[in-house]
Amino acid sequence: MEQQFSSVWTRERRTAKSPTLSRTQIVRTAMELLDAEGLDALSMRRLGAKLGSGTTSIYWHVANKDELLELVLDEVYGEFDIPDVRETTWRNVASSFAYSIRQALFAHPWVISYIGTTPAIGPNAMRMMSRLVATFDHAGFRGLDQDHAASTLLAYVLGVTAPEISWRAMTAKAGLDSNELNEALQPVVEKAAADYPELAARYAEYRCVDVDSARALNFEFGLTCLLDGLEARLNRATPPLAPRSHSAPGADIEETRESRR
Amino acid sequence: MEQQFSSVWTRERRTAKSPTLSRTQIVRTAMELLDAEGLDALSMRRLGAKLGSGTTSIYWHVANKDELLELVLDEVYGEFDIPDVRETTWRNVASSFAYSIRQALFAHPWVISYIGTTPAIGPNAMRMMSRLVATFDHAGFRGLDQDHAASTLLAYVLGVTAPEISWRAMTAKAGLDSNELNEALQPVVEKAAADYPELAARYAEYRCVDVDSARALNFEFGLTCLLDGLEARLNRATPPLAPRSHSAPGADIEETRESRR
DNA sequence: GTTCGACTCGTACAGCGTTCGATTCCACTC
DNA sequence: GAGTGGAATCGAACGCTGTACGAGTCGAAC
Repeated sequence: MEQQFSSVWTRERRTAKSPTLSRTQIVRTAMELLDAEGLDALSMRRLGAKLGSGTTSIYWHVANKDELLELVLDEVYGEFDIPDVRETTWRNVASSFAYSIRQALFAHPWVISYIGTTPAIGPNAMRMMSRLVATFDHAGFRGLDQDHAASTLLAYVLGVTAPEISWRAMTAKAGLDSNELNEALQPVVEKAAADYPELAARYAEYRCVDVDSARALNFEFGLTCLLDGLEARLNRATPPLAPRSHSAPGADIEETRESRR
Repeated sequence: MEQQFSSVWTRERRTAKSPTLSRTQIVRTAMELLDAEGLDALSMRRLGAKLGSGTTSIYWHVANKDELLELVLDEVYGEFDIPDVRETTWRNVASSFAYSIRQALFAHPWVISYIGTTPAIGPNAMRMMSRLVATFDHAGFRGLDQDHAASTLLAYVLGVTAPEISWRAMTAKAGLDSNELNEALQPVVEKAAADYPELAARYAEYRCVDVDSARALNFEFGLTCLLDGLEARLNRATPPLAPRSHSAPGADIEETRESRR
């Protein structure tokens, strides 16, 4: 019953002497392949070929493909820049963090399919989480609310970026730019929205604007709403408040676990 | 250059005489397989076997596996319930919509990997979008802001539900309930958070609460923030504003949702 | 009775992740 | 130098995948 959970991070890695093939090299090459040609392009055979090594040699350094992807994913987490909250406002930190994620996801579009469904316990992910939680601590959130704020921000950014990425994938595949594709797709969405005239009208508006700026605006819109909402909760929930020690949790936890033995 | 984009919804379906195998039957069976055993379990061979037909017979009714998934996905969109905004406040509609999505995703965990990256132009998706946009229109949003509000809400709900689903998948695989798994995973996260004591402290708090209720609280937290933020923007951006066509919105009808809490 | 389209399906192909066992290579002891 | 043992590489093979292709079946129209 113990330890069904397995992850690259729960096993210790094999020796790091100086083999002709190294884990870091494998991860880097896999990343190149993924960035250049997407998730489907990464096969162990192709990776081996690109490494100039035998396909199955990879399995000495990495248990299986899933673990390899965990490793590459954590590299991407490493690209999520989050400034030090002591140097600006928490809103600035959160906002710039959000934009940094967006940018990293654009650089590595394939992650969007993995990131939400893979537990983030690699070193870079932990570093990021730590700084994010610290940001909301500095902002004035207490207890689990720090976690809630962090996961809310992450959820929004990941959720809103996903369609952007699939849009970019479509433009790339069609060999058109955003506005051209938008124009080309007009009959499709028109037909789809045939039964909903007010929806069709809404879509028609997009013909008059630059699609990419509209998407950027969309991102900013939701981000602002979210931060506004967080700020409102901060002001509402926080009475002047005596400084709390981190070592006294449970204080504001209403619901204690009932199934506790 | 024209029409590289292809989707089930852009081709018209083949005749619907009364064949021994029908598209609806295929979609329904695929859904059963997906719900019961997840994305990996759906292979054309297994589907054919479950249908009691030849594997490749499916390809007469459906162009390929991707199109089949588009069809099943739209079925799930059909389960996203969104009440009529004329019967409550837009906040109630948005909130109950969010919870409905969450519930549907729990029933069909596999969609979370598809939904963000597949264009939503099926009939059920369009119907949902239409009602959602109408909701925000009724709330007072104008122009593209209606779209922005809709996509922001969707982004948050999908983004925040994804980790919940992967958590549920882990519990299912381990054969434990949430709290047991949380306990069992404690050494793992402790080790992962070793370098970040304040993060470890945060995680330790989760040992004192029921994990599932904590997640529910997390969902509600972010949802409230988001709706607060949307409302704030509404109040800010809207000058007194001449009475609009959708007048007399029973805004005072406070409907309590039973599925919540 | 013939023809024709709708529909079914067996076969085959190229590719996948991964297991297994043989093989090579190198740092070390004797 | 010879010998040894673990680290690392890798070729072959297994069972799976999606689907292209073409042959086959069936029922209705002429």
